[in-house]
Amino acid sequence: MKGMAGHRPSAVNHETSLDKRLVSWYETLLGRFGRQGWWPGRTRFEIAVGAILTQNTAWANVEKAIRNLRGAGVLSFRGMRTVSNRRLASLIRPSGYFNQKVVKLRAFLAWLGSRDGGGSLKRALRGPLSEVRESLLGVRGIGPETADSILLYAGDRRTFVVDAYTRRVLERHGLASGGEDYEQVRALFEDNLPAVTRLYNEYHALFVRLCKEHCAKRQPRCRGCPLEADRRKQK
DNA sequence: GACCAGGCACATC
DNA sequence: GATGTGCATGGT
Repeated sequence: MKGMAGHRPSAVNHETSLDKRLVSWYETLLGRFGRQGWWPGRTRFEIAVGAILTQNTAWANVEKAIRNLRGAGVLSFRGMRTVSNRRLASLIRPSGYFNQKVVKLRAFLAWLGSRDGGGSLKRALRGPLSEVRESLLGVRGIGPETADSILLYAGDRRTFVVDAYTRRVLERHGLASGGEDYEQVRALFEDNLPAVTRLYNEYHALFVRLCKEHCAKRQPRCRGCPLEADRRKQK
């Protein structure tokens, strides 16, 4: 995919091709922050639960909910199926939208139980990627970002995660205008990066790290952003 | 007290 | 198809 900003001419006149630039970003971020080893979760199931709980929610609040679930012994497929909705809601309360998220977790559990593997996420996420992805997207409460997070981080499947951080970095560095839909942004990365799962995994994690340290939403620009320095260096 | 945080589903036009 | 709204807690 060439034209990300597509309909609109990009704010940046690329002196380097997109694929080279994206790889350069990666090398810069990796050099600056090192390997992130994502996702922050002990098990595949915990990763998937975290992906649902973090929807429009600060991660620190998700951590509290995860701790509650673990403490109650229900941070597993079997455990979570035995707990009541009321109890589940109280446990995940710190992550916000708890009534909605109970419904979403239930739908996810039902999906997991319907797949081959007896509740094993590793097995549930096997098979042709596009088919598994579509199947996940059919679950109530699982949209593209959540599906891709689960696929990549809980299933080691090669799909690029597009989230608020991904978009923020692209927009601030002139590779997106803000009008692109999810699939367009995903294609930007998947069409211009080597097809390596490990790379997709680290790349998105590095974007999150970058934004948390340099690209606060309140700030109009990223302060001390390593990617800015990298761009100046290229000229 | 306003704003923000690793979305998503649904109603309405 | 685009746009608006509800969902909710906790930190800054």
